[in-house]
Amino acid sequence: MDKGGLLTNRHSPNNDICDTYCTSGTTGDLKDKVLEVAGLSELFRVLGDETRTKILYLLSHRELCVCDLAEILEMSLPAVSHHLRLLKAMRLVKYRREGKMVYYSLDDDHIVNLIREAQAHFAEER
Amino acid sequence: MDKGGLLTNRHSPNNDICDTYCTSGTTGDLKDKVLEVAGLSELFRVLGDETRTKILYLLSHRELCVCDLAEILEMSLPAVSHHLRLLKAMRLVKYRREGKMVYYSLDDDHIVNLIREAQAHFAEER
DNA sequence: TCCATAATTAAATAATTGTTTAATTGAATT
DNA sequence: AATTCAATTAAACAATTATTTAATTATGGA
Repeated sequence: MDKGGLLTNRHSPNNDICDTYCTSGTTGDLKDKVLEVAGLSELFRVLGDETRTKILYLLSHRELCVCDLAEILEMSLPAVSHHLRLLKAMRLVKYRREGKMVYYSLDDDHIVNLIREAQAHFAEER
Repeated sequence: MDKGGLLTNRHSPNNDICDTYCTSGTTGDLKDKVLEVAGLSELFRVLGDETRTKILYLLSHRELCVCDLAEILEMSLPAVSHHLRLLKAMRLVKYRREGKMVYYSLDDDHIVNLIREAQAHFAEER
């Protein structure tokens, strides 16, 4: 029943899912809602890597050079540099050259709010 | 100079990085700071996937069955189910069976705060 | 000018992760 | 009991991403 009618859902992979019971017709407005979070996960993905969250948190305390970060994080210099490059591309950190060394600091201060919010969330759990 | 002394840094891959100039000695306390954000990125990684952020945001409006989500997100049912499983494991969503269908809703309401905070951050940019 | 060091970049490898297809489970309807 | 449909699970595949090693750039000091 209801093939091609108002209640029929259209999926790319399978357009016969949930024909009969689903609350179709009311999902239309939710498709628009989804657009409100489009692009957000790009930001979360940056923080989804432990090393990068650590770097941002460390830089929220003071500016540090690449080798400082490498030492604190116990990682190789190129690995750290790679992450910094990504953070730089996302305008989250800025850098300053002083002699042989390059000092990094936060370019976007309110990224720390996000980290603190997550900490609060984490604290409430269990 | 300073081989093996107080200012010597120790890296797993290379312990001769930045021996001379780096602000060593003051990095010790920062190693402890790093522990404060340990585990946080697990949470961010969940939100680092666009589909999962969308699911959580959708569920913040009302409970939805798997096929609703599949339709709204225009994805296959197993794909959605796979993400829900992860969200379930992280205690971010809960489910309720009603007949053939399984309805999902937020188990952890303040995850939405994190999303809203990110939205605010996003809005301020540029 | 030559050497040493901090940092970046490139290429290759290793590891993780998301999606698809197919098979299975669970519940309701006939 | 058999069939149908929503959902889950498993296995295979595809794609992305992090780390390593090696080479290169840039700056300062001998």
